Amino acid sequence: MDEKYFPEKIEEKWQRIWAETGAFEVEPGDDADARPKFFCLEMLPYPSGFLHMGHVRNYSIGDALAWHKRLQGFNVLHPIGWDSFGQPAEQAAIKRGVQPREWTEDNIAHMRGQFKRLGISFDWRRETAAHRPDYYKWDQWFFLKMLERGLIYRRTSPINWCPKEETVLSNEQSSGGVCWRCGTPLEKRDLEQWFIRTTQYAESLLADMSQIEAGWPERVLTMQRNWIGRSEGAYVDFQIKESETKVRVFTTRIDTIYGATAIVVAAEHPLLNELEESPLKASVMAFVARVKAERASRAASAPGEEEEKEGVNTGLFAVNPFSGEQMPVWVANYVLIEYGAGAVMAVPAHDARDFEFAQKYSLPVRRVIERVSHEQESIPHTDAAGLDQSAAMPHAFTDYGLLVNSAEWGGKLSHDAMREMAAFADERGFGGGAVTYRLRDWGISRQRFWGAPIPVVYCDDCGIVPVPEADLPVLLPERAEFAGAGKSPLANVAEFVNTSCPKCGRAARRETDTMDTFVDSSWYFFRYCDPHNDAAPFDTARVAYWTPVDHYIGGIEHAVMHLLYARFWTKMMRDIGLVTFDEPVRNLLTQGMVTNVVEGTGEWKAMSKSLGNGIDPDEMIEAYGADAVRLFIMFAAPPENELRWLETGIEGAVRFLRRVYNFIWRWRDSLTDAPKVAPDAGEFSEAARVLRRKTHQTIARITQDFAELHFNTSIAALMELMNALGDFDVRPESATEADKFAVREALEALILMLAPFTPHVAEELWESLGHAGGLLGSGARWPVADAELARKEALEIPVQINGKLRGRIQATPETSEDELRAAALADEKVRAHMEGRQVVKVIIVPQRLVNIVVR
RNA sequence: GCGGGAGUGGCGUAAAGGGCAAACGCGUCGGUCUUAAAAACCGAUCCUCCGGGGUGUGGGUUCGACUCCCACCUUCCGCACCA
Repeated sequence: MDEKYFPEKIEEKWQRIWAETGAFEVEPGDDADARPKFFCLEMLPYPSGFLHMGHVRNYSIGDALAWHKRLQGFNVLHPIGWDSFGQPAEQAAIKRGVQPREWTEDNIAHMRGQFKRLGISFDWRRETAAHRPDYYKWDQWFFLKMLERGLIYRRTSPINWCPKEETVLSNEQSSGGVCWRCGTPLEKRDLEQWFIRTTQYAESLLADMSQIEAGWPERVLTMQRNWIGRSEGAYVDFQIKESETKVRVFTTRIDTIYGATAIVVAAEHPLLNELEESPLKASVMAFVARVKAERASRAASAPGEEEEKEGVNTGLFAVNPFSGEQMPVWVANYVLIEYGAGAVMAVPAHDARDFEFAQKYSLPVRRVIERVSHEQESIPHTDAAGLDQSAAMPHAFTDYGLLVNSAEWGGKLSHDAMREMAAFADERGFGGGAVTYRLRDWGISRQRFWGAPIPVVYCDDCGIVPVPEADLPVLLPERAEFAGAGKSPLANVAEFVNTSCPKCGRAARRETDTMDTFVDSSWYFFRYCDPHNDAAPFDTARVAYWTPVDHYIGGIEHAVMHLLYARFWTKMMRDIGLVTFDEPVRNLLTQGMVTNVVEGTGEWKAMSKSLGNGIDPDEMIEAYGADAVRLFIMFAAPPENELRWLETGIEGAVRFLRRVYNFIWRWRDSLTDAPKVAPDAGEFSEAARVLRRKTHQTIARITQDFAELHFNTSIAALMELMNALGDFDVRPESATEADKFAVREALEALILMLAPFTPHVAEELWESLGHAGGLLGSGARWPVADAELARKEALEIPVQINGKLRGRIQATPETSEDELRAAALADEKVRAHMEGRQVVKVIIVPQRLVNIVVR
């Protein structure tokens, strides 16, 4: 130990020791190992080349938890890996001619160094990287398993296309009509794609949320719930007049079906192909073409903004199977082919969108639901005319209520009618109750090079042939040309494309699309449990030991995409017998952004290159040390809040660490012979008792704070303990045995509770107090509070008059209520305020306060 | 529009079984040390007409409300023509 705190020296020293001793390397405990396991996971980074402050925050939080659990005696798995497939590597290849593999490996090497300089306690032997064949082999293996089970299929469908990245995106990645990565407005294209049948798990993705409700943030659960978008309703088939064809619609309001005055289908609806040649058909086709063109360039309408509803009459008529009534069939831009049945019954009186549409095109508005009033028990009168009351309805009435103008259903309540009418439709064979989801199947084809090749072969004779498991991995070629547009660069690599059919042996072509990188990140944490297995994605026993993940920490931006896919993957793995539980993650923490002032505007925005408000973690580590940077980040705000970067804040962190260091330097020699066992209570001076009380109160408080992830208040409590040590007015040279014991006790607790935030300096200080082998090697344990020692001896009880603070009285925890009352009423200040008033009653809250009510 | 959060000093924040509002830190001001400065240390720091008043606004419940109830305002986030 040096006389002064030199973070650089201490940090290098302990990073070296940790690496040499394998301090954070763990194996599953055997039967004799009584320690419980703890899987501490942070979302794996994309190897962009540089850690940013958001990373520093993410991994500082995880590391604090990992250290805390280790010190509490858990067997802690804390791994790291790289989400190393993806666009930026390919962009670098296009822009700078460097191959994605080299670029990625260089970036990983650099970032690994940064992680080590930060001193994050990873088990580095378990490092994985998606772009390495020993990893993506298992992506391909899972693909084949799902293909076998019908969980993967191929179809042509309109998809979201990012013109900048020249690839397809999944629904989750197209939120708001822009690319999740680059923000470019998306186009719609028709392409043949591979899909994972995530919708098959829609119900259990929703239902199993009850298992994780306690450990996941409300807003993440809400976002997932909304994304899955379960909606209960009914299908109804409308016969097309003078045709064999039926049009199926989905509705959540079958109770309003007597109010339907049109059928409206999406522009892509197959019915439109059946139109007879006519002037009407020409106008429908022109309309459809226009709608498709508008959707192809979403830039035309700002994403998120509703387009004006437009449509044209097809000239067809459909028959309402309930009433036998005919109504025109329209095509309109506000009906989506992807949702429900791609067609709706328009009920202008009871749906805001249909109302708007009906107003514009003068469709009849027929009211069939009345408000239920409490006074009015009888059924409201039915309007015999019924039709076209649009003048009477300024807007749609969308509430539930009482059915009117609905033949024999009139007089029923909406909820009863919905159930009974769906059953009726089912009986008669023209519909029935149904549940639909907003969730779409997961399109995983990407027309890009830098991803896991999809392991199928196209044979002219045999069709689509899966690559046999024994032939995995399908290796990505070393090099490719990246200039292509609209086609995977793999298509230009002849050695890759040309192969032989695994079935018939004749010449065949490989699939040239690669998998969405979210496939890689859907199961990586299972691979951490057994990262070098070359016979299976992992050994099920090892995974059974470590998983589910006990705590997962990452950004809110993955609330839907990654976390939904990972949940799906777990259920799929459960169904093929690889795991035995439903949910992969017990507790989730979504950390807030790290922001900094944008020069010129004074606004706090997330650090980013384009805004020029980024702070380089390396520079901060160099200037203040990794410990201080981490301490500040954990102290400045609760983990889920935005964190505003303040350099003066780090200076404060350094100041605190220096105070701790200097204090220990001064006391170190005197403490070597401090008693190991607590002297008798009588030996301690008043000051030493106060210090011990603070020590034990702090332990209790911080232990509680850690359980609730209140790291910022933990650090505040550590600072208070340090302040108490500073106030301990005894010099080391004149300290009694009992004083030394009290100081040593306080310091050891301080060091141990500092370790999760500032592990390097904690190690150094721990060693300076005579412990060999490092914090973990010396068997150090998280301190335990002694409730008796933490108990307050003297209390200052506030006295209120009518709820206003008027005085204070001295008491102990044992002072009786009568004594408190007497002391309060006798207090001089209190009496001054009571002059001329009459005491109505006295409220006494033991150990807290006295309130005198006067009149 | 639907859904989920959040409003406390100059700033980050603390106080959830209703009971002393502002712990801890940043900043600012003053002091000690120094030829000077930095660092370090010590002290002050919600407002106040010194009666009091203060937790976005207005009501309510209570002996007592940052905390509970009602209405509203502001703000952040997610989804958004989902039938």
